[in-house]
Amino acid sequence: MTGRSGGAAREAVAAWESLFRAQSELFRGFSQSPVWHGRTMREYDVLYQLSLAPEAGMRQRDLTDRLLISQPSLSRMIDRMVDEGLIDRSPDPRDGRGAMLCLTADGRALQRRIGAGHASDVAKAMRGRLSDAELVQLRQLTDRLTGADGPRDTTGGTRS
Amino acid sequence: MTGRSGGAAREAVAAWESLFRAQSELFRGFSQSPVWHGRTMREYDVLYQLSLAPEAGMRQRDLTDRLLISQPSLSRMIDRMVDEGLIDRSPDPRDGRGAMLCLTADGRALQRRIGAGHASDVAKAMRGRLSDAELVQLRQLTDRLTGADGPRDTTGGTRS
DNA sequence: CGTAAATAGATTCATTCGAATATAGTTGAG
DNA sequence: CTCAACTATATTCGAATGAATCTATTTACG
Repeated sequence: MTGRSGGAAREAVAAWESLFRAQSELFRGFSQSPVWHGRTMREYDVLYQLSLAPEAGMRQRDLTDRLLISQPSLSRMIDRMVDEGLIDRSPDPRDGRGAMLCLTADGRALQRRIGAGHASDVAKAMRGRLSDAELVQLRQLTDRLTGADGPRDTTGGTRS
Repeated sequence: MTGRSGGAAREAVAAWESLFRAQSELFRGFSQSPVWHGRTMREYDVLYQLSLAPEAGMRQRDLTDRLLISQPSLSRMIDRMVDEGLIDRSPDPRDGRGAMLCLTADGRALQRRIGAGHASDVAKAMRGRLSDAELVQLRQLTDRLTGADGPRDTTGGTRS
């Protein structure tokens, strides 16, 4: 039934399925790499996003928006990472409900170490299968799928 | 040696991040559609793969290979779907350990209904952002990333 | 035949997840 | 100032997850 309405719609579904599969399989491969030092990719995402935050840190709410995981899930994940000494959580002086998060020295070091290893894995996997020109092409296409290339907001200030 | 050394490696990482984000955001959007009738996308994947199986059905082992979820997880998911009357599980006459799976009439009807709605969502999202030619281009690129067109494995860490 | 290795699937277990809800702090109307 | 609506985070709770293991069966080989 997926293709009944027209060839063009079928091509759209085929593209989605291929994209889905590619992401899933690469993700699985990367996850099995030894670079993670016992952390999950989701935890690394937290470290990575915090590494991009300004000096003062980032509010948990903003982090949730960037992260694709649920708010309760992030809350508990932060708990664990604070216990492990990777993240520093302090009350937001401007809003008594809020929490400001920033990386500890350990957290920052871990992010850098994982980031370097992961980047190496990614480069090996992607460049083994696509040329540099094709990588650019791919990025342009997938950027358009998320509106990441829209007229505004190309600088990485992804508010989403 | 990673991340900073060359622009080409950075482009590979940028492409991966863009791909990751595109898949995640589209996935989240599709998940919130009303088309799922209370089922998860993972369950739909099971229905979909079984809809492609030959008349006699499919072995659970083969399904696991196609599905990107763990074997125990699939085993339990099948349990639930058998209880719900969507899947028929019978012993494999050729292998006493094995189970043959096939859709019930209800399961097949559900797959068709969900598939049609989902395809419509996918087509709307994808075709709203990329032209038909670009969709073909995207599919070709992502197919290559999974080796869907030719085996190649330079990563050393990824089996299968 | 008979036993060891391999394989398909089920089960155990600790962990994590998201939805719903609770708690605490803020904001705005009067 | 007070109350109601709103917001940021935490907690509760039931369900689903993967790694490791177990059971049953098949296969390989003497």
